Amino acid sequence: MLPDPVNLLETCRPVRHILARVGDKWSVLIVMALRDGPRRFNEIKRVIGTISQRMLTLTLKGMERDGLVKRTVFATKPPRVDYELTALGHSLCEPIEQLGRWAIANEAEIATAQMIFDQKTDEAA
Amino acid sequence: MLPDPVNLLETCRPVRHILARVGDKWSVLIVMALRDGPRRFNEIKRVIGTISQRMLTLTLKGMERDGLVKRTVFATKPPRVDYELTALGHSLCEPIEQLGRWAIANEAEIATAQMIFDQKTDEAA
DNA sequence: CGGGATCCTGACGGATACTG
DNA sequence: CAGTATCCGTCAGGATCCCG
Repeated sequence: MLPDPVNLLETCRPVRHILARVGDKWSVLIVMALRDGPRRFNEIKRVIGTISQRMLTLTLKGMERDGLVKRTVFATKPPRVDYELTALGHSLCEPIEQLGRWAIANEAEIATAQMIFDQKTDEAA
Repeated sequence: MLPDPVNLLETCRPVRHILARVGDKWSVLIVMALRDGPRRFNEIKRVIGTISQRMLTLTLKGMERDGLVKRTVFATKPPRVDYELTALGHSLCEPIEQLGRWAIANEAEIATAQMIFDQKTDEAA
């Protein structure tokens, strides 16, 4: 018997949301950058290096909205804003790192599969 | 000491690739649809329900290129094409399901965080 | 049945300039 | 320093039509 379409979509809904969050271009890098403690805005930007100011702001805001990141403003001069992972954010590290280990372990096999696939595609043309 | 930007980006490269693959709109649903064995093209389409023909073709091709899915053509009339997870594709199920369990376990907490965040945002305006 | 080709739209994301 | 505002190009992804 086939799975019910509604159930499949419904069961996967939270999974798809968190995957959309974590599967975007920058979230994982930010999580890694905040792994070892709080960091300031430009500090994160420097660590990642290639992220634009805009996307850092947007991604941090999204992660804050999802409760993964906590933002703390210090009313100093010049202003200072710290970002850190919440308990929820830290707990996300584990499944992400497991996926990371899978990715690294199978990186070569994937690359090989891609080469073979591309070669077949080429010789068909 | 801060992590080296180059190392951070380089270490995360395979992780980001597989997250981009698995974090797209449909890959996870396809993996789940193929969990219990091979399925035909329109069978997958029916199970997922809301996916367009185009995106199903594209996503399946991408997953085939990455070595996650195997495509088998039967020269019958009408033609029949089966898709199934490869060993690599099946092995991906474990980390995905772990992430899935995390997502489901923390779904409520995330929703609450979003509500609070949106409420604060609203009252600021 | 299982696609390929094409058109169209909105969302993602980079660059730049400005502000408190 | 830590953003916000704006402009703009690219591309994911839906709808539609066609073909072996």
